[in-house]
Amino acid sequence: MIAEIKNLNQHAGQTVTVRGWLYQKRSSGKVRFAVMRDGTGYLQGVLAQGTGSDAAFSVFEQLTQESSFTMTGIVREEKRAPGGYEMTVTDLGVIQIAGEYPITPKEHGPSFLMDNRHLWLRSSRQHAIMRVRNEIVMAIRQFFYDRGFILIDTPILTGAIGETATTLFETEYFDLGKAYLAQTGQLYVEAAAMAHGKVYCFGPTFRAEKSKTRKHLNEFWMIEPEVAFNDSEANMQLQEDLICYIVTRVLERSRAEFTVLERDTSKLELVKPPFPRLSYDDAIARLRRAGMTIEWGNDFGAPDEEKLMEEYDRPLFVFNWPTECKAFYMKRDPNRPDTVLCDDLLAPEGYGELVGGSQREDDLELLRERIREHKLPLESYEWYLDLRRYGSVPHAGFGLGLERTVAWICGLDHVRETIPFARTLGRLYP
RNA sequence: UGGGGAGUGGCCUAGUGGUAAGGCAACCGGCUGUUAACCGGUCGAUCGCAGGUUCGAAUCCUGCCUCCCCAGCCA
Repeated sequence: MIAEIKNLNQHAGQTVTVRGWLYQKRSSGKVRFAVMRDGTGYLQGVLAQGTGSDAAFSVFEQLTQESSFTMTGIVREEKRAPGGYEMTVTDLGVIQIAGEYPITPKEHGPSFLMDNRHLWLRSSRQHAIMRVRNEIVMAIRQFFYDRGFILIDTPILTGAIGETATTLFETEYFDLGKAYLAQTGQLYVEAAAMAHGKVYCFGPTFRAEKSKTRKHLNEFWMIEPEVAFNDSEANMQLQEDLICYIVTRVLERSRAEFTVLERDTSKLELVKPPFPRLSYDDAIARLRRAGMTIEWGNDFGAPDEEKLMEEYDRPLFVFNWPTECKAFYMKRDPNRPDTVLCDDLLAPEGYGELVGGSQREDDLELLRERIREHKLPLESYEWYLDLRRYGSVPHAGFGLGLERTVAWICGLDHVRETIPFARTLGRLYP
């Protein structure tokens, strides 16, 4: 019978076959140990004189690190084994003998590991990160599904649209001139919200910025909900609910991975509602009192962000930012026209901005004015303006960066490990 | 793009003017309970590239390349 390692507790005392890759082998005189990984777990097979066939001994000698093989034997409970079970091996079968494997159990530098990313994914730590990422993605989809949101897939190839024109990847699009890889699905999801009420998109986004920091990728995945009739207040509530749902769910389901990652989960246990909220005005006052030199009207620098978060052990909302440093589609606060109804959600432990959200400008004339102020081509936005011509309603939404969320939850020091194949400045391989 | 740091066998590190050292991996041998096993042995480097200083350069100087960290941009 074929079995997966994670299910071996159901096969104690039985003879089964597992299939996988050689993680490590050792021998002590006549007793041989082969540790297999099959993607679901690790299993040590014990090969001893009298229990294993001669053929099995000969296969054992051939096996190299990461060789693929099958292992047949009796599953045995074993207190000394990390997974609680061990196998008394009767037979081994070669699938392929691996050449000398570049990644050894010792330390390696980041560029070597990224060059070997296709193999690095097999390492226990990377394996754990991808499992947490999967769990986070599933939590997000479940959260929105349960709340009646409709998934809307927005285009990746777009015309001249988005926030600014300088950060887009370009390509030729038949006879229609330039196309750009989407840096957000937001404008499209606004259209869909007028059809379905509550929608979200979840896809890759592309930014051609030459940023080289632990928080930036040139290709990353973003979750962008958009809700008709929501104001900025309801928008923040939705963000808080989503983050709490994700954290609760990974704490329930990713314990084993957090152990591998040595993540201090007590930090995550603190992530409970309500999240603290600070207006931009108050945040500036607080930063200046703390000795920072920031002026009203400026965006926060990384040091400002860190300073501000020193006092918080859970995510912090900073809301209602100056109009001048935010995007054209954000709605102005009627009581404070120099600010817009928006928020940034900052993660604790120095992970920076997880979410950027806002209530959208729903007035046709004001929106048109702002497009002009930002020197954007009006004709490209006609369809977007139509949303304000035909039954415009207040609405709000936000963008959650998946990789930053994974980095924070896993406690990683760089987002490049949160995505299977990171696209960063100077990295297109593998 | 700016500031800082680093390039030494397949990998990780030591060596800062006198002719390259250790660990891991690989290979050979030993051990009937190993688990980053251990013990003995073997293999393997024109020290990022190009020039210069010097009797002599991995080491000092100049230029270039690459990578890492920090900043800006943002999610």
